[in-house]
Amino acid sequence: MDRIDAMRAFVQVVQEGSFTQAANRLDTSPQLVSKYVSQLEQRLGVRLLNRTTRRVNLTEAGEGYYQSALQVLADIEDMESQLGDLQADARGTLRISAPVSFAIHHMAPLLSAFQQAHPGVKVDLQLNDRKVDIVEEGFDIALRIGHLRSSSLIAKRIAPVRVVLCASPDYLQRHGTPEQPMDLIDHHYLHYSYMDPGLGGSALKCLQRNRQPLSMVSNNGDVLVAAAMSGAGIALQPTFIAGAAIRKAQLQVVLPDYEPEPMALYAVYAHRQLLASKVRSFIDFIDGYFGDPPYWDEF
Amino acid sequence: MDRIDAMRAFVQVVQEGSFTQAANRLDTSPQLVSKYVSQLEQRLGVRLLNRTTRRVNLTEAGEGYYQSALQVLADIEDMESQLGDLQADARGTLRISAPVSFAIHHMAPLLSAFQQAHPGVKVDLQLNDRKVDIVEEGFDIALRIGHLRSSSLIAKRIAPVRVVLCASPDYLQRHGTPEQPMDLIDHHYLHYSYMDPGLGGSALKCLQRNRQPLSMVSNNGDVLVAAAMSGAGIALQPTFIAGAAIRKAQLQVVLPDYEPEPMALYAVYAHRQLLASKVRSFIDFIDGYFGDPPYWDEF
DNA sequence: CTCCTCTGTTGAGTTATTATCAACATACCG
DNA sequence: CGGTATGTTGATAATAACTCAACAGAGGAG
Repeated sequence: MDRIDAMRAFVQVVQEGSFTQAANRLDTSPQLVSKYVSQLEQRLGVRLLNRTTRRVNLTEAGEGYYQSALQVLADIEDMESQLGDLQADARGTLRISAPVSFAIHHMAPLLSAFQQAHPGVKVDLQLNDRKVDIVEEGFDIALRIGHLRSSSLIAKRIAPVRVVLCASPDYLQRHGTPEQPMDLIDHHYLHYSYMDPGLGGSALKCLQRNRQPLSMVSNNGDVLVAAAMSGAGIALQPTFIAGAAIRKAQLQVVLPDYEPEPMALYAVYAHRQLLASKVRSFIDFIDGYFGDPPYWDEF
Repeated sequence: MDRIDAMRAFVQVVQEGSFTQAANRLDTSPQLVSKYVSQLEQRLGVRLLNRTTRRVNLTEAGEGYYQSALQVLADIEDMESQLGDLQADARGTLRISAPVSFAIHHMAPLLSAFQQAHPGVKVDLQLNDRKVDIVEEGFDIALRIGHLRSSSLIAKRIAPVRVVLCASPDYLQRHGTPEQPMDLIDHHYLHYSYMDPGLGGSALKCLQRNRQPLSMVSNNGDVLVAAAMSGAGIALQPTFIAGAAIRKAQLQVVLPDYEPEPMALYAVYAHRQLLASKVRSFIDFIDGYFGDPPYWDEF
């Protein structure tokens, strides 16, 4: 017996003044209503209703219980409908973690459009290049770049992330344009701290054996791309950072034939079922938003 | 699944931060707690908890639900403990219906003693010689005199009610003391309106064939007994009214060998099970209170 | 890094509970 | 004084509950 249903049955009987009518209202049988009330009384150890075959009267205990039960049922109703609304309308705050550079370049228009489509959702965007613990830190979604290792989390592939070697035209003019991976060994390498060491490609291997003492390290791709644009060396960076400069010929792709396997941008979230609709909406929204290939790859 | 138990399980998990500990607290198995929460989520259509094997975190929906659920559970707790107290301490208002004359003569000390024993119980004593509808009019107990016809009500026999013919000594001196029932025909009969016509006894039969035009009728026994004491005639009245006067020799029993079958005083109430303890207490209290034979019969 | 333990979850099988049907008892109504 | 409507009660079939065992992940220790 569900005690809430039993309470509801009792309240309905009081309001209708009859077991049978209460049963009709609740779409069940009078027998059930009778049993529900009986069991409720049994459980509480008090008689709630004095029943004649013709009329139903509240006992003193029943009177008190009725008042409280009304309140409790209304509270439960509120509670559940609140959740329902939250579910239906996509409301609440959506906490997103995203890679710093990617977010800076490409999240603003997306978020703006998303919020226009779902005015009830507030977005809390945290920029972070380390791997956040999505449940521990209370994120609904984390955007991540890389090859995802399996885990209990769900990862939805949002867009490919091409990584290219690039340098400014004047740098290449001064130091020569590499024709073979081996040629990179003597170049200035602008090194990204978090670069996945497992990332394949013979070009990268050569870069890692780089002999130049003047190479630069940063944990921020924008800095490295900016450095490359001002002729500091060759950077291995995703196209979502370097793409614009390449299109404007401020940077030039080096060794395009040796481009590493593309990685991808993933939206990572905790569960596949019973997803809050704010999360579901965002996933649906970002999926395909950047195009395929993404607009930043058009150069 | 009982939704209240499910809510309790969920709340406990939130408070303990662990399914296993919550299960211990609730004296059940972790599997059950897990299922309860799952089914709650299923039912609500929202994920309430993000669970790692090591830690449990509330979702936004879960946060809201937790707050509301706490409130609801507290309300239910209150509600039930209120009933429990009512049950344990015998509190509330006890509505009693009683026969007018009986109550006037014998209820005052009883009620006073009862209230001393159960200070939480207020008594609402309604005097009424008609047969009240106990459930319709909201009485907890009705005291009634007579032979009870069967019904859905419970009737507990409290005391025998002897009915005697009596008259004042001076009346008998003036009109003669009847020796046989037939002698009553020519006497002044003080007639009680509600006297059960089915009441046996040859004496009564003779009274009903009474030929005296001066006989008197009332629906109140006290009036009739008072009339008899002042020599107005012979009254057929219960000993709980006439007993005191008989003991003081202000009245004299007539035809004691033809006394009708004794009736009884019954306490009538609606149910045998799940009786409010104020009712139970009163029944226990009044049972045997008047003695056997009752004190008013000692003359 | 690897093993080990702890935790939450899942699936199968047994046990209890539930819902439904029919029958019954009782109060009101003409 | 039947007839109808109402609440209740038992018996049976269906359903859900609970328990046991096994599994999968996540931390922590060595």
